[in-house]
Amino acid sequence: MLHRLPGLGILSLRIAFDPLESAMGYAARLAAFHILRDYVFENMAMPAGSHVLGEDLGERRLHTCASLARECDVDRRTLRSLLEAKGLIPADTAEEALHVFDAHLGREIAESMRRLVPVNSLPKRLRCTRPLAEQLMEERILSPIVTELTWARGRTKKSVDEKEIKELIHRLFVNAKPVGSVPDGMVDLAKAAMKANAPAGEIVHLILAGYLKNVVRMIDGQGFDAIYLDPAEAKAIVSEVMIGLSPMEVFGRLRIPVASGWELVQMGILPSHKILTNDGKHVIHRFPLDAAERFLSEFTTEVHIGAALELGVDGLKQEMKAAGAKPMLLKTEIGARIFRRSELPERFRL
DNA sequence: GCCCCGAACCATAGGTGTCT
DNA sequence: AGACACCTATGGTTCGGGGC
Repeated sequence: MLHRLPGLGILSLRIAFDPLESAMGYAARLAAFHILRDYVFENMAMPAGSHVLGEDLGERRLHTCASLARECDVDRRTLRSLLEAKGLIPADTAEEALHVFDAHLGREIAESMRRLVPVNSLPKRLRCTRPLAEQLMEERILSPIVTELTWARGRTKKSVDEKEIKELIHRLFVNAKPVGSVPDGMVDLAKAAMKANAPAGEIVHLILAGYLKNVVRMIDGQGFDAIYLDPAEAKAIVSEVMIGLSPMEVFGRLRIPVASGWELVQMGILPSHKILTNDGKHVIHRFPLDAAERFLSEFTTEVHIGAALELGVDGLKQEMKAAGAKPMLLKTEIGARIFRRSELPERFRL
């Protein structure tokens, strides 16, 4: 259990092994050193260039939370909650120094932490309205670096990597013709959304997917502010392409969190109709009008049962536990407890 | 004139920045 | 590493513009 003793220095290793060393033959000693050295390099967070038992460690292989925070100059508490969320260190451990993890993986996370844009500064960064920024997140056109499913502390989990934002603006601009002045009849995103009677996020989906041809961007404009489009075309294409329900509408009817909804979609339990672009780079998820009803005929959630029985979450949990009702999917897995109706006692099939 | 949705505003809990 | 102040995320509410 050497790795559980972070204070154990090379000196104490010498004291421990010198008597052993002199009692062994040369070959045996060499073999023992190799084993021990490998063990140290593999299990202890030694900095690059560490000299252990006659050999230098080239690049650092392992980090602890504290050493990584120091190396990358990021806040150790925030880094720790991110590492927990990403599963590199166990959550809720008092002794973080005892846990080591792959230095390369850790560094990637710490570097992304330096690029984070919190969601409430998204509107400014993207030059768009707050509702649109929210929709971009909900529709997963932009994604939080860690979803709420991991129950990580902190709000960094909801932040977006600057890399993704740059990519989004790039993809947006690729689909818009650069102009010096707004052509007659073209309007900004909010206006177009209003006229099309659709959320602005859906219009953005259509632009990114290349369905809208009459889209321009002001050459001196930035972000979504620069985008103008033909509202008539937008309205026509919305009603043609955006058939069925949006992810948000379905998740809302199922009364589950957004992240849980996407998890169900990815697992194929909540089937979506995928609208793919020619290059396959952009995907729009839509759902049949009866998607929620169909799902609820086979499955149900705690919220639905609780509401029908007029029980609070705590009370319901106790009753269900007593009745031996087991969820098919756990809260820790997808962020909501999902039950299969057929596996529930009759009185809970609500 | 009514209704809907986008946008702005506000309050608050708790995570994060920063200092020592 | 601990403490304090600040700032962010979030949900609710209200207001205004446009479509039906």
